[in-house]
Amino acid sequence: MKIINEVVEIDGIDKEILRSLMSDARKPILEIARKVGISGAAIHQRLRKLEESGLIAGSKFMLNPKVLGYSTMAFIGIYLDKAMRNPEAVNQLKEIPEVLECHYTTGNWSILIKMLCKDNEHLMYLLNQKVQTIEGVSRTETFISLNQQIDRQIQL
Amino acid sequence: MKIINEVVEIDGIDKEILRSLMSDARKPILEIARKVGISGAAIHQRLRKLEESGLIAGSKFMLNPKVLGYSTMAFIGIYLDKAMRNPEAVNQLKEIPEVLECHYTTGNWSILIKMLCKDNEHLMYLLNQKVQTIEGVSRTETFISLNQQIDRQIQL
DNA sequence: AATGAAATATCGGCGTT
DNA sequence: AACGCCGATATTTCATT
Repeated sequence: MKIINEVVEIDGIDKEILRSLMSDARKPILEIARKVGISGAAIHQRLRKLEESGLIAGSKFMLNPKVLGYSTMAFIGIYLDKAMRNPEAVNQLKEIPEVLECHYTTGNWSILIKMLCKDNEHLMYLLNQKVQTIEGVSRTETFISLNQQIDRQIQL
Repeated sequence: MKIINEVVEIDGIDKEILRSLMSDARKPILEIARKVGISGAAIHQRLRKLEESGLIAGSKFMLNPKVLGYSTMAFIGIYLDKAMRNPEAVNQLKEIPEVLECHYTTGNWSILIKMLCKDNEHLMYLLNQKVQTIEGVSRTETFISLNQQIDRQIQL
């Protein structure tokens, strides 16, 4: 692992380790060790360095939202009427648990959010009663995801 | 844990277990057991049932893309000139590793994608040389994420 | 649905090469 | 950077309540 201009470059063994853990964060270190052909202690050492470099942001259990009844994903472009209110509007968006992402973006909108709802009725409720009531929100444009074909992380 | 209309309802202990693992997938089961006050074996049993229910989609190591030099995220709305070509266009998008999400959406576009690039130059390259060259893609609209304020999973 | 016990496997630090 | 070693923990199964 080398660090060049604050950017980390990793070798093939690091890649194998990370690829294993990116697909299954609970895979035992020793299992990875056997697969890549070095000792568990060496994997440990490499993981410690990768953590110190900041490359590893953490590990997460992923849930299947559909099983909890959340089956409608939507992207919503938000127009704010006063740029000064942006930080406060974002704070209010944080209070809506269904908002999974929030980006300041170039282009038409001030903000683009991704929202996960149970169904269209729930989406309408969140739009009208939660998002549109935030001070500064003047208008929204909604794009419902009919079907998500790709969902992945950065590839190594 | 109860299943009603194919939707899973979980109790408070399941929630505590899942919340723990959603924030750190490698947290030892026994540590969670001590925290919630039941035995490790019981946690195990619950996790097995949660897996069987399909609620647990897996676990992932998360990387910090900036440390790899990827610091520009963009959303791109894609117009396709013939609906028949959609599946093939999506296949081609899958071949672009920088495309992290791809949704069929309602609204202006046929497809909305999320793409992670090193910088603006890389974004331009991907747009002109990769995305725009896909057969059927007639036009794109790009929204660069200047700053991501929220990034989270569904909350329990 | 939870428990304790028990066998097996892993974790993670240390000193060495 | 990698290794073997090893005590402490964790995992996982099973009979029992």
